[in-house]
Amino acid sequence: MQPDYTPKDIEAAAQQHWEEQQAFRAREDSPKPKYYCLSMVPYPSGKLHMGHVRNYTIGDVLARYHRMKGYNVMQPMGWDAFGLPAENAAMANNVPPAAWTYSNIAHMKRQLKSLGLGIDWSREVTTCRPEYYRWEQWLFTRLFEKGIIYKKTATVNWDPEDHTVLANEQVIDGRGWRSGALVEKREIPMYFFRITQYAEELLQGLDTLDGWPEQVKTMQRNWIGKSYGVRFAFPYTLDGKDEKLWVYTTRADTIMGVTFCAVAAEHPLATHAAKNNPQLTAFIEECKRGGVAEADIATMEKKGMPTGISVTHPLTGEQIPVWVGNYVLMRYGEGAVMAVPAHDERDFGFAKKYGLAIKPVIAPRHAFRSSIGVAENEKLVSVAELRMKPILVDPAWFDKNKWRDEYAEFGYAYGSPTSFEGLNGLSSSEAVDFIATELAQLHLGEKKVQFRLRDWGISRQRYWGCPIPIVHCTTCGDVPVPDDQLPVVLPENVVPDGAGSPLAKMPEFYECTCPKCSGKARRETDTMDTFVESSWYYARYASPNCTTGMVDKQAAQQWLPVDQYIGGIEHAILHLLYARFFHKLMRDEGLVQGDEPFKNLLTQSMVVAPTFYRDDTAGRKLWINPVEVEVKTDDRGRPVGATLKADGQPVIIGGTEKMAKSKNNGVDPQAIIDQYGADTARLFMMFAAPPDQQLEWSDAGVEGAFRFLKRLWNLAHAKKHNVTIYFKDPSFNDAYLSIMDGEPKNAYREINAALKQANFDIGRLQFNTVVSACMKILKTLERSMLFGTSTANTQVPVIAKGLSTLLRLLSPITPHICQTLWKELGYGDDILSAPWPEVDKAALVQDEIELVIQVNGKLRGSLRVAKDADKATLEQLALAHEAVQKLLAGGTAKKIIVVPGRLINVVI
RNA sequence: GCCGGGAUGGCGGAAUUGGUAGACGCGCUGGACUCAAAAUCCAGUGUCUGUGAGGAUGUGAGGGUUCGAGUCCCUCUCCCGGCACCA
Repeated sequence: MQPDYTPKDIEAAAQQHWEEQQAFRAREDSPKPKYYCLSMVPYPSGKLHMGHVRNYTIGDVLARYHRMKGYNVMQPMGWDAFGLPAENAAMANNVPPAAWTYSNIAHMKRQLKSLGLGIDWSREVTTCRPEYYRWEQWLFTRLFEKGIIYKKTATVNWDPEDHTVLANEQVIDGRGWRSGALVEKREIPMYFFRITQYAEELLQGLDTLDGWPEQVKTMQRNWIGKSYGVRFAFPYTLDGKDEKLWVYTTRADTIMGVTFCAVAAEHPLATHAAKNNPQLTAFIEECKRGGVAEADIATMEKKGMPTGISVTHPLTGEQIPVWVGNYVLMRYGEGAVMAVPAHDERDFGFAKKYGLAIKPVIAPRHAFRSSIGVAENEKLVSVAELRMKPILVDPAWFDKNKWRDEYAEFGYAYGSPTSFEGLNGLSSSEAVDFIATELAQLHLGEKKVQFRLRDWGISRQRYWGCPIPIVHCTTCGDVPVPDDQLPVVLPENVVPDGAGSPLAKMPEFYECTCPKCSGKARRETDTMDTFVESSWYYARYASPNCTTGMVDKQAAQQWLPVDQYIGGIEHAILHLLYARFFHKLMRDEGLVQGDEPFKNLLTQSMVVAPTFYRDDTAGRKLWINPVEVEVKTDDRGRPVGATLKADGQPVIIGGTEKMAKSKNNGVDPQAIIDQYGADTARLFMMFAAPPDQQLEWSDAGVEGAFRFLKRLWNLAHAKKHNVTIYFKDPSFNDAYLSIMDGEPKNAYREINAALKQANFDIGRLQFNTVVSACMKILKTLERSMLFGTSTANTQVPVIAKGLSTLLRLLSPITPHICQTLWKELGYGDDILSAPWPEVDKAALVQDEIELVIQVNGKLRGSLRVAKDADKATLEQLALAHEAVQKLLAGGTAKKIIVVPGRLINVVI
């Protein structure tokens, strides 16, 4: 055995060993229970980044742990290979997206392999390959025929200079990122997935996902946004015709407080009103400027303009003015809203700005006064009292000059017109029922359940994506491409130019004949949203090379659902919702069983690093990579400044931010692997933070991780002979462990206590404290090297057992060094097939325990007592304690609280 | 703006879920080894106060519940993720 830890050699050897053994091949014929461990598919951006290393290490730790726990593990890997960055890289380097993507994949695959991940590479899937996307096209045609996919128009960001549709991230401050032109909204036809048809099921299904973080389920629930409201109409007459302006509200109880309505700029009513109103026309044009991103629309200044049209309040008959509002979106609900400034903060702001009426009609209970006439009596009335007497509400409760959140809360109705007196005194929810009934009688409205979730538009006017398998025929309409003509292959030798869709400029692609009538037809040139590929890849891994269908049904049944899914929290809503949706689509096609694709979900947070910069002469920030900077500290370790290593001159310390090109604070994992080895990189990643917290990069922390592995190696090297003796001498059996005493017994207890904690923590996916437990075990073993000078043998079983425990516990995190030492010390050939270490419960038993003494909850001392001392004894001992006596000063204790095994609190 | 999170020493974080705050690691300080340095090992290290035993104080800010609060409740501040065409 070598005396020094040389990660390069041992990692290469271990990886070769696994490769030769085909150690990570998932077996279809295993009798063991299956465990499908999946990390979110990476986008092949070029180089592995720290986020990948973190994600895949977490996955690998779980995969290896479950393997040792006796599962038949499948951990696959693939590439989410379509997408925008490839087009951008293509334009920048004049290389086709396909070539760029494939070369990135080759490089990243080598990098992943050097991390020592236990991946079954025989299942590799690449989404831009026709063998993969042909099944996506197949499903598309099936869903198109079933009506799950349909066509309608949608609003997109339009760059009028480049004549191209822009992604939201390509719109910067309302301008196109390349052209700098002001972006406009434009309506174009698109294909949509009818995800709203599954809204209820997607919502209900969340309740079955016990293995998902509550926060993710909450986010999805809110995103789906089921609401119970009332859809109703404001009648009006236009050009002699009777019309209705439909709106939807969840607060029908406030209907008496409606003082205006607001419609979207694209609403027919707005269009009509603008005909003879140039000012309004100009305003509507203004509303069409800017992008479609909801975050921008929601944060922009709310503006409006009257249409001059009024509608009739369906209950009171009042005339209600209609405004055009830039914050009302045509794609939501009806494209029109009722406005109740008194009870909606946004409407309140709008009304204040334009001097519109504010009319409170719902008040909290504290605003109601007894009608007996004791005006100054602030006593609150009861609901029963409210119902009995004429309603009196102190008008001072509402201040028309200043919004308070209270105004939007549920309360009790008041101030209704005489014809609706029955409304007064009703609670908000009763009022909703009352009003819904009234509206229904007038045939002007009804209760309605609505979802916030919208149908999923998947058409993209881009080149590097899966072609939509539709042929447009002037006689037959939109015709899906028949199975035997799939896949519609995307040509791979194209370099896009950023202006419009390249496929639409390629007659060789779009010229075709109609599959139905054989007439001349035009192929669809839009491609699919790349979220589509990543919505079903998890199922493809079960049978990655299946040529007869999207999945092999039997393989899918064997491997699905995914037992553990791991990925970034940023995917909490869109990707995870779309994948859940796709699973139900595939289920309804009879391809997969079960209702949900991912049984357990772990959402990992991002990797951040410090930032450093200098201001250049133009006042811009020049970002400097952390590896080029040296931070100076004072003698307490507080940072006092930083200098550039190259010139020794100061640099400015910025904040700690997500590793990103724009801040030049990325640390290349390859450099870390090259310098310290994969095990060190993995160990640091697992130790620095629990998965769901952001992880701060630290060079010093990496060195600490490396130091730990060196210590582990040194210990194993120094104690190899002890392990050899242990295996040779039959007297070191389990009976020996039970008669140990003194320091060896103590050390053995510590090791088992640490193991117990580690097993608990691995179960709750908190790997940083698993590492900390390993560090404690190592420390104990290092200390045990010093046991007794003459009775050296007493340490033998502790060392042998302890090292065995430590290596197995650590092996999912740092597999290479553990495999090497496992074999070198003679525990076995393959640590992968060793069983997971179990706690020796007998070792944990202690005769005496330490209890903490508190006085009034404050720590005042401690006490060593027999482990089974009874409560009365403990109380006596606590009262007799020196510190307690001092504080009692002769008085008596009011109360004594004994928490078994923890503390005694004397209250005085 | 809306939805979901987070905040604990100089730093990353721990506290088995209401019971000894700061485990483990980094950094820093002192010491050992060395001609010297690196590496390694040993000891110390929240803050304030005290020669010391000790005392006081302390988990973003402010209030509350409790014998006892980092943990539960209310109000607020700042930071992060998502917002439907980045993936």
